[in-house]
This record gives sequence, C-alpha cells and structure tokens, in this order.
Amino acid sequence: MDSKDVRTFLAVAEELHFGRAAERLHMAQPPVSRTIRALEDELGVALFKRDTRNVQLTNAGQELVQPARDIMEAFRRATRIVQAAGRGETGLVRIAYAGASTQVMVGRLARESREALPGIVLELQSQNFAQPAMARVLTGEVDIALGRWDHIPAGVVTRVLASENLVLAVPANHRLAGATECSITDFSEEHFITLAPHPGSVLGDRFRKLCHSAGFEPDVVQIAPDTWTAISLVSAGVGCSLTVSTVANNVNDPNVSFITVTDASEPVALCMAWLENQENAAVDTILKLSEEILPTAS
Amino acid sequence: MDSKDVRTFLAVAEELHFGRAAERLHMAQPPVSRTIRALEDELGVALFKRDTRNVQLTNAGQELVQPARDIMEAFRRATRIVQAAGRGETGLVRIAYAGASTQVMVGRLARESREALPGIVLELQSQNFAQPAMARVLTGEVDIALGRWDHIPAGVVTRVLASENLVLAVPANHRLAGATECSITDFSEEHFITLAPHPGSVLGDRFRKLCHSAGFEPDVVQIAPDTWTAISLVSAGVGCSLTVSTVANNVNDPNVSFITVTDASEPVALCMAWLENQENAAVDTILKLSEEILPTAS
DNA sequence: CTCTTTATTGCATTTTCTGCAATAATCTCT
DNA sequence: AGAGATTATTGCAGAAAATGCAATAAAGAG
Repeated sequence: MDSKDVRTFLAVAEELHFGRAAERLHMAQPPVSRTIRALEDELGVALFKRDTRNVQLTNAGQELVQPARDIMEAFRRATRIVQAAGRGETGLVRIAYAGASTQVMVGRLARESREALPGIVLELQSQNFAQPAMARVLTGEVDIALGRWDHIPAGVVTRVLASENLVLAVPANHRLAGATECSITDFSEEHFITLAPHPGSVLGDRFRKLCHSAGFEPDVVQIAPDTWTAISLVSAGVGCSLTVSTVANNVNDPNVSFITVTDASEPVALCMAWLENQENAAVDTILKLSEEILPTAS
Repeated sequence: MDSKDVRTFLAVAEELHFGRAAERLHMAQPPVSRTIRALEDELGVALFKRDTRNVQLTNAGQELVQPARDIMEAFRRATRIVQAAGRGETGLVRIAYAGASTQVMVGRLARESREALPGIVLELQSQNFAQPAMARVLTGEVDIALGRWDHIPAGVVTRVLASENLVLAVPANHRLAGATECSITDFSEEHFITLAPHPGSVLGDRFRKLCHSAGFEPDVVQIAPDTWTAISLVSAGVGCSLTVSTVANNVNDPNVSFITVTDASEPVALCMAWLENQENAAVDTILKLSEEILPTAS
C-alpha cells in the first residue's frame, strides 16, 4: 500500500464509480481498476463489491475510508510542517548566554518570541562565562550566544546589543552613596566583591586594569558565583563591586547605590553572536526579531 | 511526496548516512540520493546538510521526522484496520427485530457481542412487525432480522432461535389464574387485548384461527401498541391476551398469570434471518456468536 | 431479449525507476 | 599544508512499472 493506492482508493470510494474516479484522478479507467485490484490482493481483503452496474464498499472498504483519509491528512500535515520550518516559522533555536546583562536581554527576547513566534522553541543555556558560549557557537552546539567578547573568531558575526558604562555598586551607607560619578581612585582602600576570575572575562580584565592604572591592587574580600549574588553582598555591606549599567537599571534595592565610574575610558559592548553561514531559518527569524526587540546600540 | 519518499527520508534521517540508508532500503545509493533531492525540490526546503563526510538534518528536516513517522504509522494502522475488518473482527452489523421475544434475544446478543467483540458495532432497529424487517434484509438495508415468519423468501437463510408455546396472559384475579394449562374454549366469553392487526402477523393469525376453531369470535376490547403494553393492560385487569412462552418467562408481575394453551397444536418458531450470499465478515462473526448465545431450538 | 453501461483484460508505448561506473568534493591523517 | 580515503552525486544504460487505447465481458435496464 502506498500513497497512490490510497489516493485511488479514496477516489473510487467517494465516487463509487471507476470511470468518474479515473476522471478525477486525471487518468484512464484501467489503471484505476488495476490499482484497486492490486491493493485488494496485497491486503487480502475485498474493498469493493462491484459489477458493471454498481460499485459499493464492502464492510472492510468502509473501515478503510477513514484511515485512508488520515493517511492523506498526514501527508498534508507533514508538508505543512516542513514548509513552515523552511520559512523559519517553527523550529528550535539554542541560545547560550553568560552574565547578568545577557539574562535581561534573553528574558526580553524569550517573552517576545513566545508571543510573536509560537512555533519556535527557544532552548536557553545559561553559561557562567562568555567564552564557552562562543565556543559552543563555533561547534554548532548552540545557534546564538550573548555575552561580552574581546576577540571575535572568524566566521562569527556579532551585533552590539548594548554599550554599557562601568558602574560601582556600593552599600547605601557608603560615604559616596548617592553620588552620580566617581573615579576608581576614590576606592583604592575599599573592599571588593568580584566574580570568579576567568580568562577572557572582559569585566574582570577591565576591573584589574582600572585598579592598576589607578596604582593600587584591589582588596577582594569575597568572590561571588554570579552578579546577582555580588549585588546581594554589596547590599549586605560586605563591600563594593564593579558592574555595568544594565545591572544598575535592573536592580531596585534601597541598600545598594550605583555610581558611574568616569575613568572607565570606553563602555563595554554586550554582543549577540552567531555563525556567518548559519542556515537555520528559525535562527534567522529569531535574529530578525531580536533586531526589533534588542536594537543595535549606537 | 509519496510513501517511498517518506520511507527513504526516514532511513536517511535515522542512519544519517546515504550508504547505510540505501543498504537498509535494499537498494543502491544513487536512488536514495535522487529521491531525497527530488523531495527537497518538491518541498522547496533543504532536509539534510550533507557533504561527503557528514550528513545531518537541517532544522526543517528535524521537523519532518515525526510527521514522517506519523505517515508510516497511518499506513500500518490502515492496514491493521482493514485486515481486522476482513477477518470480521470489526464492522457494523445492522439488526432489525420485531416483537417482544426478539427484544429479549437481541438484548442477549448485544450484551455478549459488546464483551466478546468490541470492534463490532451493532445497529439495532426495532420494527413493529416482522414482515418489514424481512423486507429490509432483502433490500440489504439490514444484515440480520429476528422475527416470526410463515414464508421465507428465496435467498434468505433462517435459523430457529426458539420454539415458543402459546400462552394466555390473564389477570391474577382471573378464575383460571394459577392453572398450568387451559383450552382456548375456556375463554370464549372473555375480553381480549391484542396487538394491532397486521398482515403476516403469525401470532395474530394463530389467535384468530384458535378462536374460530373453538367456534367463537374473540371480543377484542383493547388494541395495544406492543406486547409489554398488552401485558400491562392484563395486569390492570382489562382482559386476557395471547402471547408466547418467552414473554411469560420474562415478565415477573404478580398481577399477571400465564397459562399454557394446550390446543395450540404446534409451537411458533422465532427465527433469525439473513441473506444466503451475504459477504460481510462482521456479520458472519455475529452469526457465529449467535449460534453460541442463542442456540438453535430443537 | 436486446441494448447499454461499465469494469476488466490484452498489448504496445512511454515514463519512471534502478544500478553500475565514474566523478567530485571534503574531511582526516600525516 | 598536502595526500589519501571516504562518500555523496552525476551520466548513462537497462529494467521495471505505469499508462492508455482498443477490445472484451458481464450485468442491469428497458
């Protein structure tokens, strides 16, 4: 039994007339007759009780009508699904992201995606650091990465989602709390909370460079597993922590105050990265959506 | 897209290797390659990203896997269903029956059928008279009829389900209530309840013949639409009514007493009838079941 | 009983499918 | 970076099948 058999069977079952069925199938009667006969032989069951004047379904034929229609519908469904996937309307998009700022971005993207693109499933992979996320893009384990990188490998395209100023999170009872700007030199004697040091950590590098250029070695009293924990420690008065403006905008804790660091020469770029030659239409769709939801920073 | 395309696609999607897929399909690689290519062209979507070393599904290909499996399953299901129907395990059996005794028989048959043959649906058509039920068998509107017939048309096969004695239903306060036997002559002065007179009604004919041979014209005081109503009227003391032993065995009303009529020479036969050349396997199955549930009366 | 209708069969043709051999492309290993 | 090996693809020829026309047969309708 193959699809032509099913199509032929349904035509005859609906017309109850070999001639009209053949007409509907744009062919001559003999092939119709042969196809039905072959199908009956293969199944070992008579499907029609026919003579030169009347064609009617046998009991078995009756029972085949709905399953046969189901088969045709399964073909239509498969075609619909695969073409929707081809147009990028459905599919799986794997996103790796590292860091507090990217969590905010991914959150927005996921929310909008779920509303506007119900056929696309996002697989979100929170990484601890940006560099492994980039590695996963290169190996094809994920489709899109969000993070901060100094070096972009060949074959990877990036787009800047946000240009973030460096800010210092300080406890509310800190002597500079409430100030809008400060210099890192004002903090040479402070206690600091940092994230775990990791090669390729843009923020970590910046922090060290800032302190060194101001002529001091920071006193790191606590290493936090993630930014949110670091901010909590600041809130608890453990010390200060260098972070970015996006985090400042997404924290509303009266015990924490954020101060822009003026001698942080240039802002750090939060990027989205994907393979140049990627061919997944669903990824293209998400990239396009992200251009609306997360505009390129100036 | 036809079933061969789907089978080929699934083989390649599962092996992720054109050569092994071809092996599994018992053919050479080239046809596999061509089939996939043709399918991709037809759908307008790339299904595999392949080079000489690696074959992997595209996003669209991924999405096609399950629908493709559904198609194959739909074929298997259709085959299973139609062959079950061919073996008489599923299908529709239409049964027409007329009269109180047949209701009892059909009830038993329906109960057993539902338990033992869950795939067979019985369509029960209660008729008021046996003759139209037989007519529906001849026209093919029903598959099996139950009733009492004097004449069996050619091409119809019958089996005797019960050989019923004639009994008189009398009110409990009747002078003969409690007697086991009686003669119709004892009732020449009684009031009678009958069913609507209808040509071909075996019981009606018998009743009239009995009375006439006993030399009286029955005093019919009430015509009931069916036997159960007639028995209710007897119970209410309206009069007596001639019926059959099956009814007597299925009524348990203290206000009604049943007396066997001894001068009712021969019992009446309750029959099951179907077309001699009927080819519906489900009907065969039900006929076979009925031989167990409703044995042929001696 | 004849005529008409219509499914089926015979046969020739065309189309499609299949397989072998050759090719090309790319990944892996040195 | 280059050589080798693996494997998908293409060309072509042969085989299988599907299709259509014409003829046949069978069954109902008048």
